[in-house]
Amino acid sequence: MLLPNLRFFSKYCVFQLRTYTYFAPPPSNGPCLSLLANKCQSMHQLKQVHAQMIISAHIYDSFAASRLLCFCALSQSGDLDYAFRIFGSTCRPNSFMYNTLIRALASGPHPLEALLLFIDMRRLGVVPGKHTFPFLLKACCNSRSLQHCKQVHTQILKFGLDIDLHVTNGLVRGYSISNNLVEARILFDEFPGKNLSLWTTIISGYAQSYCSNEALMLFNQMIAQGFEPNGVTLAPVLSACARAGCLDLGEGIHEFMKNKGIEVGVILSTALVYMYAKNGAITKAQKVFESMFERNIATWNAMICGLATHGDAKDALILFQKLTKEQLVPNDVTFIGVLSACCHAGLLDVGRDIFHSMKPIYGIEPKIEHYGCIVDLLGREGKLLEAEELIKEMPWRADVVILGALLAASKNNGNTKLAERVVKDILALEPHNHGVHVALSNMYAEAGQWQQVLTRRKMMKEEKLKKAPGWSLVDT
DNA sequence: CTAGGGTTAG
Repeated sequence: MLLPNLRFFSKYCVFQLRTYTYFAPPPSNGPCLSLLANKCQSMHQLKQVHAQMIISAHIYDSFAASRLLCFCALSQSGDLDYAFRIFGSTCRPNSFMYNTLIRALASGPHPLEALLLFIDMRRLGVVPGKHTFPFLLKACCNSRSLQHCKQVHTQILKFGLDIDLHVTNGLVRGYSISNNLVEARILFDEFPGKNLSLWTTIISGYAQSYCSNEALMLFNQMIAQGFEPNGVTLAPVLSACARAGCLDLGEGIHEFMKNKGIEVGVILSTALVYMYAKNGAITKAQKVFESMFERNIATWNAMICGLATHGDAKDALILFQKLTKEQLVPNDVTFIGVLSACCHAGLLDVGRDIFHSMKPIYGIEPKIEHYGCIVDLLGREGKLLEAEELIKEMPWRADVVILGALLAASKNNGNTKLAERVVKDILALEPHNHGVHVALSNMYAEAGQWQQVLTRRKMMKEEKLKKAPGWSLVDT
């Protein structure tokens, strides 16, 4: 198994110093102290119980110690370092203790440390159970690591736990979140006892990967098999409706939620706002938006981005102004919405001002997506040189999306020289991108440069031959 | 001791 970064792990290495002497706990008081550990509200109280356990030697009883561990590792007012100290002084940690710590590490800042702990567990011969793997997979999810997900999968197969529903759910989620929907789908299809959660996992996997139609097809299949969706299932389905343009289905789901009395919290309302706004039903989106008790930044973003895609740039900007007056802080997604709104309305100066205010006023470092919006905006306003300069100034290498925006701009301005440079860069990233050859060739044709058109066609043909070698009969 | 949810330019 590949080791995650050891740098962050050193302070937890105390468990390697564990002593193996076993002190039998006295018969009395043990259950009582365990109960007390369960009732702890603060670290202060927990330390008192811990002291009692040390005095009475119950700390050497892994059941009692595990009670202490639970609070330290998982509670809001707990202390993970202290949990590891208790763990380090336990002679024979059981799988429950390992599971608890793996669970805590998986949702911490360095999730892959959970895998290191798993390695330690295996080295000591502690057998992992069906509770161990969902936590390990959560660690893989949180670090978006396909490689580690695969490695955990092999361990699951080794222990024969792939028949467990929770474990499979974790695997399906792990694979779909790390962009391996094919593997996720195979696991999902082949699992016999699917429940609503497993359906929800695969549907949200597709929805989050922008495979909206696939997500909706699965939703249909789920309904056909007699499952009744709850709010958790409907959130990703609404998001798929938004992106696939299924206003009818989205409205139907809204009605269904009303009829079934499904509680509509922030998340579902946000999904509804986005679904209506993205589909052009701005009034309905606003109605849901206005009726909400609680709105967070995602809610505002859904409304702003919806307005932006629908072309209501002014309203999007007004909403952004309102947002800055609320207690909420805009995030990077907010700026993508606002900048794309400026782009659609051709508001160059406003867009440029907002872009330059991101870091100094809102403390948000512009990402490549934000540069993309500005490049697009500059390009549409004919400022090709400024757009090209901006791309060169970026701290990252330009991606296909941003170069595509520049190519479109050079096409609209009939600037073949710039287009040639851009196409060269795009082909360096995607050698099989035929679209850019076609775009450039069209530009040459418009300018009457027929010799260049022929050269392009020849290049495309050569590229096709490279992609589909002689033995292939398929004309790509 | 476990699993599933909303917002992101072209």
